[in-house]
Formats: sequence, C-alpha cells, structure tokens
Amino acid sequence: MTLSPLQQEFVLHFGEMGSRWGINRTVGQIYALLFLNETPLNAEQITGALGISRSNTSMGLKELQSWNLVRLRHVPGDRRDYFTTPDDLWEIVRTLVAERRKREIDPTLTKLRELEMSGPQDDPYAEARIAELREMIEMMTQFHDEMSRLETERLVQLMTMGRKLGGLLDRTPRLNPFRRKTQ
Amino acid sequence: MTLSPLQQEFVLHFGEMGSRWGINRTVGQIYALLFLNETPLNAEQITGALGISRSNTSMGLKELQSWNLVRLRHVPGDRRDYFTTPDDLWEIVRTLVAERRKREIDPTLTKLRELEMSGPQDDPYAEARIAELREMIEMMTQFHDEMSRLETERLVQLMTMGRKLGGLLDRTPRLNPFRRKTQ
DNA sequence: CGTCCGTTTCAGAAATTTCTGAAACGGATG
DNA sequence: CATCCGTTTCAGAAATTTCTGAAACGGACG
Repeated sequence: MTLSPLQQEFVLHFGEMGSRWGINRTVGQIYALLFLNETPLNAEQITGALGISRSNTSMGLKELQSWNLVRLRHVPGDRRDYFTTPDDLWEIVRTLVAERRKREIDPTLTKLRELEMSGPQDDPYAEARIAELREMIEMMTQFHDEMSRLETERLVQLMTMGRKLGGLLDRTPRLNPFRRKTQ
Repeated sequence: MTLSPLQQEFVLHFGEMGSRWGINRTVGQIYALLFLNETPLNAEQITGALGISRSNTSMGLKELQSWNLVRLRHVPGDRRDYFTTPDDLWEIVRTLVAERRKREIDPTLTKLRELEMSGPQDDPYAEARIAELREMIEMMTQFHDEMSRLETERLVQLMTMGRKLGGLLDRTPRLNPFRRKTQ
C-alpha cells in the first residue's frame, strides 16, 4: 500500500488535527486513510501505509471501533479483519456528535445531578449556578435527542433553511403561542 | 480563599474533564472556580484556592482569555487583574461553539479547499470523498453562522420546539417548495 | 529615575500520553 | 491436539504536554 500525494497530505492533516479532536495522531491517520479508500483495508495494509507499528494499528482500530467510527468487513476466504468508514457522511456526523456527547457532556450532567442531590450546601450562588448549568445542558441534550430522531433528509432540509428558521417562528402561531412580536 | 466541598468537587470534576474538552486540567479548574464565584477573582486567589503555581495560573488565564471564556475586571484602587465568567450561560455556549469551530473545523475546511485547488490527482474516489466532505462542512458552518445571528430567545425557542420542527417543514410550503411528501 | 507590585516568560522537571516490540492469546484447520 | 495465521496485550521507551520556580518585564508612583 503506497499513498498518493493527495492521500498523504490528507492523512497527515488528520493526524495533526487528531489531538484537537480528542483522538491521537495515529487514530486520526488511520481514520483518514480508511475514509479515502473505497475498499476496506486490513491492519497490515494500514500499518504499511502509515509506517507505524502493528500494535499501534491494533490500538488505533480498537479506539475507532469504540467510537463506532469504523465498520468491520470480512472477505470470503480470508480471515483477516477489514475496515471501512460508512459511506454516508451524515451518518458519520451523527455518530461523532453522539459519541462526543457521551464522552464530554453526559458525565458532567451526571455529576451536576449528583451535586444537586447532595442537598443545600450553604453556598446559594454556586448552587444556583450549578442548577442553571444542568438545566441548560438538559435542554440541549433533549434537543439533540429529538434532532437525532429525524431522517437525514429532514435534517438537511432544516439546515439549508438557515436563517429562515428564525422568521418561521413568527409565522407559526399554533406552534408558538408565546411569541413576543406580533407580525 | 478556601473552597466549600461543593466547589471543591465541581472544580475537580472540571479538572478531570479538561483533557476531554481540549483544555488541560488546570484550565478546567480555573474556569470552574470562576464560574462558581459571583465576585471576580485575581490570580493570587486562584493560585491559593487550587494549590497550583502562580505561573501555571497565569498560563491558564491566558489560555482562557484566548478562548474568550473569561472577562477581565478591574477593582478601583487595585491594580491587579480580576476575572469572571459571563453570567449568561447562552453566551458561554455561543463562545464555546465558535471557538471550537475555529480550532477544530476551520483549519480542516481550509486544508480541504487547498487539496481541491491543487487539481485532479488521478485518484477519483479520494477526490470525490474530499469534495463531499468539504460540502458538508460548508453546509454546517453556514448553518452555524446563521444560528449564531439569532437572538438567544429565538434560539431557545427553536430548541424547545424540538421534534415539532420536523413536522413544521410540511406545514410551510412557501418556505419549502421542494418537500417530498404532500400532506 | 528608582522602587514597588504585579504579570509574563522560559528553561528545565514532572507527569502523562503515545508508541513499540515481544510475548500471549485464540480459534480455524489438518 | 499441534500448527498456522492473525489479533491483542503489556511493559518499557519515546515523545509530548503540563507544571514549576526563577528571572525578566512593565508601568505606576513617589
């Protein structure tokens, strides 16, 4: 497996961005490589293409699997594991958002609820701040839950509506009985 | 400055989450501390409360300022810098999203455009994949641009509408001339 | 202009994360 | 049940990130 200059550059970029994205360089590179390849790759091919150790590849693939970012494939008559990324970019984004929420938001929401459970602590400002934060996070996660139920087509439709969404609120009185401005 | 048990636990949690959020422990802790305190704190107070070095505090504050996550205040007759977080949680979220986009998305969007600029590379699948990715990111960043123009109240309104948004698409034919299903 | 009070910088130390090679593991097959 | 082929684990090495203390800096004030 040798990489085209295009693949090379893309892979290196994903490697560099890896740490900002909460994964490491290798994981970023492996993902990039799979993303650009139509045919699934096995661990040996990945190892060769990226010039990393076999065990590093194994770790990286495990990590990507824990993120649900890769699909495992099997080739008839070959018992090695082959990996790809989903074709559908929207599916990838959904997964990414869901997994980041799981790792970055949910533990904090749990912690905030715990802190509230442990009763008044004689620090009214902090308590209010924590409650407020919990409420906001709940609102956002609930919104996310509902958006993730939408079919992709609907989601895209909403996104492309863009600014019109704001105006829409005024035009749908039945759904928005408490709007501030009358038209 | 001594912390209440509530503050203590909140601060430690933010410290632990820091690395998942793309900041480090200290930065997370400083932010948490400021978040829970109504009155602004100076670097010395932060240093004492968290038991870290003065220079570490300085670095952390610099980092938080680069994220636009803290506000600088001055107390009359005192030339030390005092810091707080904005009161408005929505403002905080807006900032967070904007900054993460700047760090995690924009560089990649730039890179993708560069790769496309460098012309056909005799790797049609990779090229198509890159173009597709760029288009999706553009759609999402554009959507973000438009959402960030909305007043907070509107945003909250949209979020609490939740699932109704999906159905809404069918009921607004003027804004959605290409919808698939007729009611 | 020198002192005082606070902030920032920076080089090295400490801690953490990532990566490797070797060994253990596993399960299909003859 | 031994061998073969591939995967996973793991302890130590390497790299990176974070943190510290000391020194440099800066600007207000007498």
